[in-house]
Amino acid sequence: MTRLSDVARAAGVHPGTASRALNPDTRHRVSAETVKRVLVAAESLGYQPNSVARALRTRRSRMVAILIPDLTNPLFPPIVRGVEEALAVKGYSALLVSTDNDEDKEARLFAELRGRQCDGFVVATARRKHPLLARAAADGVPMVLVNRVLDSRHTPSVTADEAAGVHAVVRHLTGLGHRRIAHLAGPQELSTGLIRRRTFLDSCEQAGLDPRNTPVIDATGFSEAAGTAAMDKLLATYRGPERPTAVFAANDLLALGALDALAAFGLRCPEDMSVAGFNDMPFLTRMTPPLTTVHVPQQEIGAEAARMLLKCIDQPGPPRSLLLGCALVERASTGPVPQG
Amino acid sequence: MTRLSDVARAAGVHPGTASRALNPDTRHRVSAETVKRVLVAAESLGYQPNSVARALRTRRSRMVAILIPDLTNPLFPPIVRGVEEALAVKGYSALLVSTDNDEDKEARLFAELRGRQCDGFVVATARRKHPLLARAAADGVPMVLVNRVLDSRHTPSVTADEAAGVHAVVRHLTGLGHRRIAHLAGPQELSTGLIRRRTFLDSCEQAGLDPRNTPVIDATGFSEAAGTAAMDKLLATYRGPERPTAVFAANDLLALGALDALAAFGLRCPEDMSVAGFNDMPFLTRMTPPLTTVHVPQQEIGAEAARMLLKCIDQPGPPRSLLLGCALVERASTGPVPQG
DNA sequence: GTGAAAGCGCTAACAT
DNA sequence: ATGTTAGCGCTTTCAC
Repeated sequence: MTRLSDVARAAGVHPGTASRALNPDTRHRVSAETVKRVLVAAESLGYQPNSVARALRTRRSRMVAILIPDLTNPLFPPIVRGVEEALAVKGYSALLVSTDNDEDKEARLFAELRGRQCDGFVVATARRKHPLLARAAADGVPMVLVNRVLDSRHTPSVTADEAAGVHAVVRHLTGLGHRRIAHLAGPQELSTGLIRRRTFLDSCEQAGLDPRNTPVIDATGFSEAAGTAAMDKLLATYRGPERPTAVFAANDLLALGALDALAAFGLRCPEDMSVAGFNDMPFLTRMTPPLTTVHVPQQEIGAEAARMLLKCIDQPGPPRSLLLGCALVERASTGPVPQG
Repeated sequence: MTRLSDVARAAGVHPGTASRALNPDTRHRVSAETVKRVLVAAESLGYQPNSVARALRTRRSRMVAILIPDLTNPLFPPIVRGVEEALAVKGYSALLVSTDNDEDKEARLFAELRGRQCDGFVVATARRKHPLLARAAADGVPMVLVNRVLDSRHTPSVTADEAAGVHAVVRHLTGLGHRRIAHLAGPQELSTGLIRRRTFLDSCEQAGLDPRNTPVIDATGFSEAAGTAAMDKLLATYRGPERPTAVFAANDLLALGALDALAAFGLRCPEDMSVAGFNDMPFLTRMTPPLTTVHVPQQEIGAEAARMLLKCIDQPGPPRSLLLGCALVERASTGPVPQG
């Protein structure tokens, strides 16, 4: 690899001068003519600065780590894409890491990434209680949470306006005449699971529904299998006229799993029961039935998180939380209350 | 951050000794007792080696870059996941980059990543002619291609055994009685597009089909929109008894788009026309109709590519190509030839 | 088995 | 405006 000293020699200047000429921020300290000579030399030698040496010297790696639970969950690719794009604009690179929600793995990887001198972290793996993250945040590690937040709201975050989304779902369902609406709740150790559940109950109450008619079933995870199990339980518990006519699942995967349980039970969606999800994961329009859900601008969340993080890195300030709007997407899995 | 010299001081040894004690490969050159003292000191100080300094000194960053066209294409997340996991096992980290098939962007990012001293590249963006990659490979940059390969087969690669997959599809369709089978071909500048097309034609010929009855329509990309357009063209071109009774789309996205065109044309799948895809992207079972396709072990491809790359980095050798088996997945989008 | 010292390639403070 | 110098934190060759 050609080094800075090679460029300097070719341009007939000292390496220090070449460095200044190459760096746009210090270029003004070098005569226009020298700058040109250095630039030409660098170009003709195909000089590519060694980021490792630069990082060692400046203590800035211009790398940001992205922590996600699992890239094969369709929720995350758009976020990563958004982060990566926003980073690239500023000359930063993205180190991607999947943690599988495994605490040990997460701790190991986090330490490793700190050792790699990552300038900051975009974190999609937060649990409400998260000693590792809380500690790192307290230590001043630049960090922005996406989607999920900590109970102690002292860490910058970018999330969807989930409350608004849940409200919209409940309004939609009550508008269709539903008075018995169940919620398949996500893991309560995640802020998303908690907020959606709480907002669901609040919204139902505001809509004048009897709390006894808005049961909540806890799913064991944000997965299709958990959705099926939760719906099975719902159908086993509430029979006959007690059976809810609509279900709000805490996310799309739960909703898809719930649809399976419904079908296995011999019930049709939406004729016998309406089902709504959350997130608007890809390809939902192609499913049977196309799922009513809340669109969350995942890519934008990722991009905003990256921008916020770079700002934190450059000039630490008080933590900010950004809430991005989300919108109900009405499809065919929700419909009017069954008659009779 | 605590440095090696801190650990050395705490253990009462010279930094050089601490370094040897910490490194498993050189540990045997240090007395067992000293090793223990250093390890204890490192542990109690929470020492995390500075990978940047190490990389500068050893000229090994232990980072690998992954180049993909677009993470939001459901094909790629499993690959990335596989790569990342296999890398993590060996203490390597993954830098992820999306190129959007934009040559300039790709060249810029590639140069940037080389500047970051990435030890190697897993490349999912190869076109058949690819000066940038050919050049880099010739320069000895460690690199493994996934899914797509170069025309000059001099670069290591891990791909699905596409020919076998295409054969299986054609056999499946002819077994169902189809004698008029069309192919919606992918971009011919990609090896996948070319191989699938060629193998399709070969297989049909081997099956004794009249070449006039196995038309090929070129799609402009591997996308749903391109699939719709290609199917529109097919339906406009071959009418009445000339209309194929089955279509093999070069990938699942094309097939999904084709289904839309079919529906818009008032034709049912599979009653009026069978449709098969390729790749077995996620959630295909939930679509209407569930798509018959060829399963490609994307995550395994990623993992094998990463392992192959690490081997190349450690001990360069002649390029190897690994072909992973893929399997037909029969679902409901293919059926017997319509009667009459 | 351990210490000393050099140097990876770069930037930034200081000197001219 | 440019040259000089030191040093980021580590590994590794060379002494002892």
